[in-house]
Amino acid sequence: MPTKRKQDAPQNPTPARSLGDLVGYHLRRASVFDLQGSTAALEEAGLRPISMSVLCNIIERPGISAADICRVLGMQRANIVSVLADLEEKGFLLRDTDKSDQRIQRLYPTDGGREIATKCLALLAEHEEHLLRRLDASERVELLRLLSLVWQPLST
Amino acid sequence: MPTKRKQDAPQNPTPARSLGDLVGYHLRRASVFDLQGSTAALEEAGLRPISMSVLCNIIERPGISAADICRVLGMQRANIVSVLADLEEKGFLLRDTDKSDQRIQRLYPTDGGREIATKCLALLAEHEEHLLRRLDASERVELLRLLSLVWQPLST
DNA sequence: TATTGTTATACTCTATAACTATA
DNA sequence: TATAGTTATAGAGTATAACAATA
Repeated sequence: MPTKRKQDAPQNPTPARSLGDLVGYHLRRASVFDLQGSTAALEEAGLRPISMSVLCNIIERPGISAADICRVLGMQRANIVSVLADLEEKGFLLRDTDKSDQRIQRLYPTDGGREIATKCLALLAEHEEHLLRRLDASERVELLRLLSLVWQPLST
Repeated sequence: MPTKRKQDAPQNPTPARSLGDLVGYHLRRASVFDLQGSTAALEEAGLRPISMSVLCNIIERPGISAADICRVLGMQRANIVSVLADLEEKGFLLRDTDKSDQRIQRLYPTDGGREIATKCLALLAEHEEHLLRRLDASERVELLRLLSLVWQPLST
């Protein structure tokens, strides 16, 4: 017995007739638009979007390892090194080698790190207000829900 | 009299409490997920997502110039050169210098170009079926609508 | 003076391979 | 052997500046 989809999504997907019919096209355009605005918004705080994401992870889960952040954010271990070095140099995080497994550096936010993160979230909220300017409150919630359904590997 | 939004979007945007509250975060994750799948899907046809987008523009508006494609897709004129060279080398497009303005090369699809584009749209439809596997038909339509509202500069 | 197509160049983001130290 | 952090490096994608030809 074949698994049933939520509603009958076409078994044989209907080929799009043009670029604009593809969700992926609009996804990319919207994401680029967002990234430009996010980058500009965070410039005032001296952070890049990726640094901000990494810092948020450290604040939300103090003691998290670099490898775990990479798994959460879907990035390569090699590419987080310079991000962490930058955040450390700016005094936004501390490293503490795990006592029982010396391969692992546990990462903790400093007070300054928490402050800058709060400021960045406010800057990003301002940017998102612009990003979502044509969507009402319920549409914003719905967009977030649909997007998370697209990429999140949760629930099977 | 201040312009009114669709519904009262907060005048003072509420800062998100974490990364996951930001639409931009989910936008980026979903877009990366899509791009990986699109790239893999098009690999079979020997095209990259950007080449496919450019070719679609030529098919949808035969005679379009490179500069116009760049304006439509939001890319730099410098960066379309190698894409067009590749498409031309593969026999998917023809260039014809405009008679009344010799700066402009009008671009036309070949039959082979139209064939490969049709094949690519089918491959992408298959990929999108996976991308949107957790969304029903009406949710897919709604996602596309909301995304286009985010990035499209249309209608003021 | 402005635009088209083009070259050269640099910078960011991402991906892979290999190393070391630990386990 | 497997994992964590790291280095080096290569590949995309994207950005700017400058040029010749044309308008």
